[in-house]
Amino acid sequence: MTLHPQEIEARFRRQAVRVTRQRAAIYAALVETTSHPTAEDLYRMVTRQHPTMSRNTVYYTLGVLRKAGLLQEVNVGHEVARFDGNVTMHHHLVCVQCSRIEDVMDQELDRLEISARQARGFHVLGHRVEFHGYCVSCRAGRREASPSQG
Amino acid sequence: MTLHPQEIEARFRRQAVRVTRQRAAIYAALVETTSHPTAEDLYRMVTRQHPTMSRNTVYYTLGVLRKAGLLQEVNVGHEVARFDGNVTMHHHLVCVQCSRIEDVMDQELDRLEISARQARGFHVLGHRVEFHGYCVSCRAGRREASPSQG
DNA sequence: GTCATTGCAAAGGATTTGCAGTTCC
DNA sequence: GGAACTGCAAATCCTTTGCAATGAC
Repeated sequence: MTLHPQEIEARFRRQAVRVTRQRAAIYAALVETTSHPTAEDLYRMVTRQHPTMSRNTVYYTLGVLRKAGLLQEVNVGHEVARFDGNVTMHHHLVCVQCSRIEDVMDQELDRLEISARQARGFHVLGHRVEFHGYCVSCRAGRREASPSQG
Repeated sequence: MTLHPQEIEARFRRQAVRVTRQRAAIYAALVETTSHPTAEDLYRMVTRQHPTMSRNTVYYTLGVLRKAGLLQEVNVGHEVARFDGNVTMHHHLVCVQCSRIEDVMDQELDRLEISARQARGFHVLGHRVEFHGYCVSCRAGRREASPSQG
């Protein structure tokens, strides 16, 4: 998807994100690909047009855009590997604030399937459902918090 | 869940994993918790009983046990952050070999819910289904590969 | 006995932080 | 004008690697 500079600017302003050339370039690169790039990928893509841009700007901008809801991380909670001794199929509740993870056993969820057309040629081995939200403790801490928290 | 040393040893032998005190301790610690610990968490847990154990052993052992199918990583593909400019609800196909990620749009999957009982008090904001498997290119490369690949 | 495993130290890669100069609002 | 952003460098954190000593089979 190609995006007009005006459209990018409009989206930024709607989320009260300051508009700079660098940010627009990073966001444009991200929206124009379906490859789910890493920060480093984006750095490489964007420095073609903006050779002086630093990695710091890329990382900082990605953080700003994420908080503004203009992009998602595909692998939520990717920061550290988390291990599970339960190797049977099950699913997870993940706290977006404290990264607490709880197990969900549910045979309905185990049975989910994907149509051949949707599978895009993947040989699917399994799947997992991840529910994102606030755990009990983090809800408690948010009782009085402002409604728009990221 | 508490596990007898004999049971641990049996599981290891079944998967042709060499039995050492360190491995048994790491595996026991993992199976006996539901907290989905990090490598560092496990290191801390295990060094209480085995003060000389190094982080290397923990990381190496976790790799061995993962390949043997004795544990799972919760956050598959956690190594690097991956970004997505598509902030509408959608799901992913993830290649376990090359980490390629493709989008899956499917309203059935969007509608999944979790019962209050299962939600464990979480305030659920959303969810995502991740299908794991081999993408087209990686399937091609595996045609002649041995059936037991990790 | 042999090869995998362990422990220690150092390296590597991803991300964050500190800070001075610059830019947007 | 002032706060937020940018670029550069250094630091930090997680994880991997190199290597000699040790231990499992």
